[in-house]
Amino acid sequence: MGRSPCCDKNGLKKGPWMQEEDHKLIDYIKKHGYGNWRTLPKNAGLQRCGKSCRLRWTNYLRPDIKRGKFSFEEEEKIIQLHSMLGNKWSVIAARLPGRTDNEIKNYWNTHIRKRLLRMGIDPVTHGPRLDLLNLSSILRPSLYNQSQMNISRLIGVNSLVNPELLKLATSFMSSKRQNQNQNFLLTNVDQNQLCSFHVQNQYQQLMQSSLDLPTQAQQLPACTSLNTSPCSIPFSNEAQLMNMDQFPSNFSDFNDWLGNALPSNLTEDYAPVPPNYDYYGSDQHRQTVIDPSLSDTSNFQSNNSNPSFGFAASVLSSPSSSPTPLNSNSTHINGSSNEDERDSYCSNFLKFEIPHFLDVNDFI
DNA sequence: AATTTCCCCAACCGCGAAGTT
DNA sequence: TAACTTCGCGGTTGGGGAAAT
Repeated sequence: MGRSPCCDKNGLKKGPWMQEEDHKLIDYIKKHGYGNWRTLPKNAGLQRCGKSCRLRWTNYLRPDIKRGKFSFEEEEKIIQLHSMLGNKWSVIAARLPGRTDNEIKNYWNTHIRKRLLRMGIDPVTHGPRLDLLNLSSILRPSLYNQSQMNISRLIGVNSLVNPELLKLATSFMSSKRQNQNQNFLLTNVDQNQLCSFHVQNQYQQLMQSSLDLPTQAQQLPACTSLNTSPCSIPFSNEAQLMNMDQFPSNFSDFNDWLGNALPSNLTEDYAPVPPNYDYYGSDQHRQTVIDPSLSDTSNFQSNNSNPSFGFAASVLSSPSSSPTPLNSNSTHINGSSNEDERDSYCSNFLKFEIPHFLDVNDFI
């Protein structure tokens, strides 16, 4: 039953692909398709293992790959999907035509994840960062607002729970309820079951945190591995995501949508703060960072409609072993300055406090 | 100009799932 | 049904270019 090596490693080349190898692989697949990856390299005259060939094809040579920078729309979609699916990169990629799971994964790890951390958002849970909040609770144990009262009334632990944890719970409730709502739309599961499941889950986490404050931050990875994070909300079927288009793509409309999608009692009791899931702010802001000079769509547009492998010129014109994204379409995420701007968009997103004397970057 | 540090991303690795014999 | 093969996924690495010193 054990896994056998994908190929005999002896004598097989590793590392970056040469242009000649790319040509061989493309020529072979053009003629024969890509049925058996194990035998393909031998038949194509390549000194590579099948796995390497498959990766090279799916991540770089495939004709329908869209290269270039991610648009705002794409990034927004990635964040939405990641909040529901977690690191299911292949599923996320399936929702982003022309993007590979590897590309999305890299982009998440190098851009989005860092940005969320800077914003004080946990990129795993899409809620506030527990490490920062835990520090906040230690340093400033005094706040007690209406939101906290709602939560404490619901769980009946007014005097036992650290107020900051209640505040944290409020933030999580907003964030997680968002996910519930998405699932509510995405699935046909009975909404009451869905909500009760998550509410119960959240209360368990809250109570656990309340009773074990010093280790709260340390518990986060454990929670993740135990599939209790919102990223791990179980989908009975990935096809359920196909309905996601019904979900408001622009979260500025979220409040209206929420009112329709959520039972009124939940809206009142569980949602003292309307969720704001717009990581970037308004479209008005968004337009300010569009770089029209990068809107060239000449070479790397998807060739889905072109069955004649029109990729050869565009792909092979770039250095094969170190591909450089040449361009892209749509609105672009362009460089670090825009990332800074994006940070500023999110000033209203955070529904929790990080003491201003704490340098967030110290925790990244 | 030289060196070091940082960052990005293509490619690799190991594992589990699915398929086949 | 066990043994084996193949595929695809997610995590990680390391080479190379850019930025900083």
